[in-house]
Amino acid sequence: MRLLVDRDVSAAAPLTPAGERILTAASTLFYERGIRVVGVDAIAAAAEVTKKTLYDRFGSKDRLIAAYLDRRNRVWHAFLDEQLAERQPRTPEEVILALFAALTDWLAGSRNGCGFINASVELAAPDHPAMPVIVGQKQWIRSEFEAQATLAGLADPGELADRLLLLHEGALVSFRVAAMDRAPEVAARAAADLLAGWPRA
Amino acid sequence: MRLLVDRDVSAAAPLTPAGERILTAASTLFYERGIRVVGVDAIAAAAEVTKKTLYDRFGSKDRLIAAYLDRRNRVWHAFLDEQLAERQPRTPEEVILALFAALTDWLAGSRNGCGFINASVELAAPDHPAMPVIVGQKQWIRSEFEAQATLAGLADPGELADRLLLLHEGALVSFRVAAMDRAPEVAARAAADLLAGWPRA
DNA sequence: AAGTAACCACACCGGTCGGTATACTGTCAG
DNA sequence: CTGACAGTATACCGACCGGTGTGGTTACTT
Repeated sequence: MRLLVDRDVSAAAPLTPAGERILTAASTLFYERGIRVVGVDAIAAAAEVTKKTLYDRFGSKDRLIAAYLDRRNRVWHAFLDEQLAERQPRTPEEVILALFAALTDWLAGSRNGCGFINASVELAAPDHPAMPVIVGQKQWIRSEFEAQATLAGLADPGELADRLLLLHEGALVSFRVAAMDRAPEVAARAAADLLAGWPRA
Repeated sequence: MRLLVDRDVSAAAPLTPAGERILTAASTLFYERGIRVVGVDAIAAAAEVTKKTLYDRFGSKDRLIAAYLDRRNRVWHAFLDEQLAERQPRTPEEVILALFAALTDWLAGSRNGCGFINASVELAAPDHPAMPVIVGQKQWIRSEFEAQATLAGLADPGELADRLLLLHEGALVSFRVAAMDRAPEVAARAAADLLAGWPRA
């Protein structure tokens, strides 16, 4: 069993060595400390690069933010592929549960929750160039839930996908905001019970 | 039936007229546009007040932020009291469902989701003076869920409260980040099914 | 009458923000 | 040989940030 919904497979634009260092430094700083509090000077310094180079490569801070989220999205998808390969789910239901199980590992070692949710709050403006990446990430996992539910022959896959999304996002945000360390595990148990009790079409 | 868990009943410090205007303006601006993007000058201007007066009343922007969240918490509690009085729940289960029903009305007309979650992301620093208010708000509703579940004689009230919290927070964040307009209604349905299927102690 | 709290107007502070300009160096392909 | 490109270093820009200081005006209290 594998994931069903295509994600954007357009290859990430290749980066120059300095560009790579900038994006790596920006990714760490943005996620660890927040997008608005981290200035471009701090990023350039961390990447051992001139501000000029940063602007030559990325054009603006906003576009660097978009690149950060795009990369984070790719890394997350690669992480999911890896997790799926390890857990070898044999039914669509098991795929869904594997996605929840992956949450625990994904959040392990970080206290800052979901970089996309955080970015959505920090950027706020709906027309920000990074916003499509954020909404796209959330809608991808929802539609993956829905596709797996459909394949499994479960009733009302849309409603089920909505509820699974609530558990998924609730775990991410409770982990961070409510200091609920076990949120991913709770979500996994809740998802398992939800699937077990859900009617077939 | 009524709420069980005491919230902080210490009366809000009375404000001078100018202080009142400042806090009102700050509340709107902070929630609508974000905490970090709104400067003290903008708040003073909106309240038709001198920056000097703002600092005489609140001391610093951080303490004004804390006052904003404290007030928002009180307003939310008053809103819940109102909703409970209207819906007249007759069992602990109905109280829980009324809290979810209240979510829909609470979010109606705003696109920015939960002010506490947003603040937690924007402030980030765990030692910020406003952080206790944020975490307190989340833990209050969790313990209210748990208390009602206990009163209802349901098994493992802690686990149930955790799962209800995930749905609650998931609705708040999906409403905002994933542009899921119906998130509160979905959460209410999911909570109803969860309670209906939960074993008794 | 004196004091005090609550305001106003306004000017000012050092620091940081995102972003630009100028000028120079190394490397590599046509 | 000669561009073009990737990079360095440094200086600069206006705008805005949170926060302070000075001085003066009401209005209510003691």
